[in-house]
Amino acid sequence: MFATPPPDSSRIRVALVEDDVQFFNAFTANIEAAPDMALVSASTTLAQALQALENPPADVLVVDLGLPDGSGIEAIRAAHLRWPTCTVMVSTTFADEAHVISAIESGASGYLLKDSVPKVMTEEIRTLHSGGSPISPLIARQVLMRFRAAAPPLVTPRETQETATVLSERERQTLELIAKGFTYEEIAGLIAVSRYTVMTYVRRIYAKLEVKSKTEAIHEARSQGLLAV
Amino acid sequence: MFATPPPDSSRIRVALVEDDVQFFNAFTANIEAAPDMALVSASTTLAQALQALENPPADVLVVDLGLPDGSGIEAIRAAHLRWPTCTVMVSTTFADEAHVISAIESGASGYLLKDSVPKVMTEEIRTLHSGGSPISPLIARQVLMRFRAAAPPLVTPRETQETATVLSERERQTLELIAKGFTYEEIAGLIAVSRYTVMTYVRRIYAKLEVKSKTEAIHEARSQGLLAV
DNA sequence: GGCCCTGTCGCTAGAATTAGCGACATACCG
DNA sequence: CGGTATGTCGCTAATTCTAGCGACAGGGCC
Repeated sequence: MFATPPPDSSRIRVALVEDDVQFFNAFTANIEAAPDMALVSASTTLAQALQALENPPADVLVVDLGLPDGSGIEAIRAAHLRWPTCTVMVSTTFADEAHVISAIESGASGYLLKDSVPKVMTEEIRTLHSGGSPISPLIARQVLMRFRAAAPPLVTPRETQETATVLSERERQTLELIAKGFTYEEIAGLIAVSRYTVMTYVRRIYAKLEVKSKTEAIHEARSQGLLAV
Repeated sequence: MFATPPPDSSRIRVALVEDDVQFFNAFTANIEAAPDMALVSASTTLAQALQALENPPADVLVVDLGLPDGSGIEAIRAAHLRWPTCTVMVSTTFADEAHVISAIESGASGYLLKDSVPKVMTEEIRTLHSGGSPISPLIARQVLMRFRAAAPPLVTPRETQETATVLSERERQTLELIAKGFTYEEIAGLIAVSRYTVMTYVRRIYAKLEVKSKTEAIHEARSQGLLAV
């Protein structure tokens, strides 16, 4: 209201680690144009970034993963140690699971693909700083898939299933080999019986699980916890 | 080309479960105005929604969690059983962890808070349908927190694994259905293509994974983390 | 002594899958 | 513009699986 907007105290302090010149320039320009932000650090290499972490902390760290001298992941990890109050936003072109997961496990709270218009980046930073997590939809999908895979129980309706289907030793053994992708012929060789015997086991497995194909059997067995892994 | 060309074959089939009248109206109006979407079902209660699941599947199910006669979570679970090819978007005012987590564990692939302008909902649906996961930042933050908490193995055994096999959208979809035990014929019906097309996808999947049978493909995909669950 | 489950082995017809060939239209990339 | 990837569709032969019949021996259980 009154003159002289407070120097920096109320601004979001942003640190940048980005090696792409174009993006770097666009980004710094945007931040500097934003009245509520202050660019307190800008690095183009991992080494510089780690150096910058010695200085007073920023509120938000925007980091590219593909740096010339290493992975931005390391910067994220280091940031968590040196700047525990800083929230991290990944800005990269890498959309593969390995990068996504390790970035998030390392502590990233936002993950934007560079196809996002850099123009809106400032808005995303505000969101991040206020407790949200801007994530590109493609990335989010991977996280969710992974999340569901990790989430174990989810008792759902199953419960108390008398359906405690019991397979005999040979049947269990056969099912396990089926789940590993072997054919009857191969399984016969592996457990040293005739292929006809394997076929018998399979018939009995199907009857017990109430299915009619290998893949259904695998699916059903898995959902009943009959298979390791 | 010929052979029963449904009038709306190229449109995204959307099903809605929403009890708030205002939102319901705004939503249906938007969908109907979208040239690339078709509203194939609209329910205002859980009972109606479950009933609707008996009909041919939609591509996207948008569901509110707070229904007068139960939780939308149940609709999500049921949808996964009856419409395995349908992706689910949650649209609700609930931002608490319990709702978020159980919705996602039940199979939701998108989660938008109703503060999002309903106007952009059609765009979010397109994103969802094309493989992305639109998630409100506040929700995403919770998922990430939870994810980090649940994911202890931070090993990051990265590198040496460019094995990051990439399947196309159709291929991934097909693989998922194979893992659920469906035959080619069934899959063809579920994703609405000819059985020959499914065979082509399968051929390509096998080539990429370097396997030669359904069960091997499932096994390989699982060990590469290409499959949820 | 019967009955049921398991382990073993067998045959065969029909269904499903796999392999080996395409083909054509987009779309994107360099 | 050519190359590659994708999505779509097609046929056929060979292989594999499934379903539908067995059969016989051994072991438990009542």
